[in-house]
Amino acid sequence: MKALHLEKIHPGLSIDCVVFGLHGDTLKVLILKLKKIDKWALPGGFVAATEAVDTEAARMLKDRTGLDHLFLQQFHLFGAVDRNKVSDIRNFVDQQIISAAEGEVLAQRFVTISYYAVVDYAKVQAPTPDYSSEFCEWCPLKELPSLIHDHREIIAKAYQVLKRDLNYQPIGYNLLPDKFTMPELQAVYETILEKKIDRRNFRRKMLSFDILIATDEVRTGGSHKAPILYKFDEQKYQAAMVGGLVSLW
Amino acid sequence: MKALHLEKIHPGLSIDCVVFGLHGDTLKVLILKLKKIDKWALPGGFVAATEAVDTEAARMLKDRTGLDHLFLQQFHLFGAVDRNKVSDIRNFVDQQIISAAEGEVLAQRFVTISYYAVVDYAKVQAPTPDYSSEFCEWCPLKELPSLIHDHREIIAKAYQVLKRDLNYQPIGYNLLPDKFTMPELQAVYETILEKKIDRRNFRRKMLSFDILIATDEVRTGGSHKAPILYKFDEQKYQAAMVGGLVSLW
DNA sequence: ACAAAAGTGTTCCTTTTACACCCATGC
DNA sequence: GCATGGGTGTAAAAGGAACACTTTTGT
Repeated sequence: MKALHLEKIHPGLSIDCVVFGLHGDTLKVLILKLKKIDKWALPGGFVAATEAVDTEAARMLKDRTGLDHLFLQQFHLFGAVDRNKVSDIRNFVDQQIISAAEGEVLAQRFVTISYYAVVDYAKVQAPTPDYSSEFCEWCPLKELPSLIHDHREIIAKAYQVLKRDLNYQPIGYNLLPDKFTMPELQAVYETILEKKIDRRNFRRKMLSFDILIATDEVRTGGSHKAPILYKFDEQKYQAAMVGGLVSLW
Repeated sequence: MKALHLEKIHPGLSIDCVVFGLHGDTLKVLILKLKKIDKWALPGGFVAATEAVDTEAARMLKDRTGLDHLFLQQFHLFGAVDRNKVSDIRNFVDQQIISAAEGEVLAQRFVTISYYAVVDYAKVQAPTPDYSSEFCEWCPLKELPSLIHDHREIIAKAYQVLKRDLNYQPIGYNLLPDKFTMPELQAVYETILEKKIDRRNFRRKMLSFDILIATDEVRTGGSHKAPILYKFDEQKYQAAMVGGLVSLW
C-alpha cells in the first residue's frame, strides 16, 4: 500500500483519468470505491515534482490496469475554484484514510488535468485499487454512482471528447484485441456513438480508409458464417491519426 | 504597471495564450517583447488563488487586447519537467525586471495551461504590454523570433489544433468583423489551412450549412462587382459549434 | 470599353444510401 | 434444412470537383 508523499509533489495539481472499456455493447469506465465512504472516484493521483505530467498519467494507468503503451489523451484542465470539495477531504481525514496534515494540504485548492484512455476490456485482468480505495470496478457510463468532487463532470466531458475524436480518428484500435472482426469494430462505433449504422456501408467505408489488413483467419463459434479477422496497418493507422479521417476542405 | 503578487497565486501553474489574428493573407500571433532581454513571450500570467482558470485566461486576453467575450479555447497543458528555463528566469532577475525573491519562486517548476484565441485583427487597436514587457506585437506565424521557455512549441501546437478545429467548427466568425463577404471568409480558410479552395464550391458548401444570413448590403470599393455582406446566424452558429460540421457517421 | 472579381449555373463523377442476394456455420 | 448473421453487389440519390458564363464595379 503506497502512501502519499505530499512534500514531493507538484503543488495544487492532480491528475484524473477516465478509462473507457467496452463490455459487450456497454461502454464502461473504471472507477474506484473509496474506503469507508460511500463515494467513488476516478483513478488519478498527484504529479511527482520530478516527472512530466504525461508520464505521471501513464504511470497511474499502469498502476491501475497493468496496461502500458495505451491510447492516452490529455483532454481538459478543470480549474474551477471550489472543484475539490472540502467536505470530501474532511471525510477522508475523519475516516483516517489520510492524516490530518495531509487533509490540510488536500483541502487547499487543486486543479486537475484530465486524461482519457480507451482500453481493451479483456486485457485488464484485475484492476488494482490505490491507497485510498478498497476496490476498482468497471461501471456502465449510464449508471454512475455518487462520485467525489467534479468527477461526474469530468467523465461527461471525456465522453463528449471521445465521441468527437472517434469521428476523426480510428480509435477503435485501442478498444479491441489485435485481431478483430468487422462486426466487432462496428459495435465499437455503434456503442460509443449510440447510433445504428448499416452493416454493409460501414464495412465499405471502413475498408476505404485503407488502414485495415484482412488476415486469412476467421472467427468461428457463432452459428453463422465465420467473419474475417482484421488487424490494423500500424503505418497507415498512425498516418490516419495525424491527418484525421474526415475534413471539410 | 501591475506588479506580481506571487503569494496570492495558485502555485506552479501559469497560463499562456496564443492569440491568432488575420492580417490580409497572413496569419499572425500576438507576442510580447520582454524588457531588456532579446526574447519574446506569449501573453500570459498566473492564476489568482481565488479565480477559476478559465476566468483568468479571459482576463489576460482582455488586459492585452481590450477584447471581451472572444473565442477562447483551452487546448493543452504543457507539463515537461524543465519547460521553464532557469536561465530565462535568472536573466529576468539580473535585469531587475523581477526581484530576487520572485525569481526564486519562478525558477521552481511551473506547468502551463494554454489557450488559443482567434480575434478580429482590426478590433485590437493597440495591444498592451504587461509588467515584464516593453511592447506587444503581431508577428507572422512563419517569422517567429526567439521565444522564452517552450513558447515556440506552444504556438506550434495551437496552430495544429486551430487547423483541426477549423475543419470541425465555423471558427471564421471570430476572425472577422460582424459583417463580412464570402471572399473574406474564404480567405480565412485558405490562409489558415494554407490551401486554395475553389471560389464557387466554397460558397455553395458554406451556404449549405445554413449558418449565414445574407444582408442587403454590399461592400463597395473594389473595382469589380460589390460582394454581398453576410453575418452569422447566432442561433444556428452555436448549434453547429456543438455538433460539428462534419462527421464520419 | 476593359479588367477584375463576384454571383449563378451546369456537367461529370464519386460517394452515400438503402436495399436485395448469396454464403457459411451450428443446431 | 433452417435460422442466423457475414460477405458481395447494385440502383438511385446526393454531394463534390471542375469549369463556363453572366453581372457589376472602378478606371
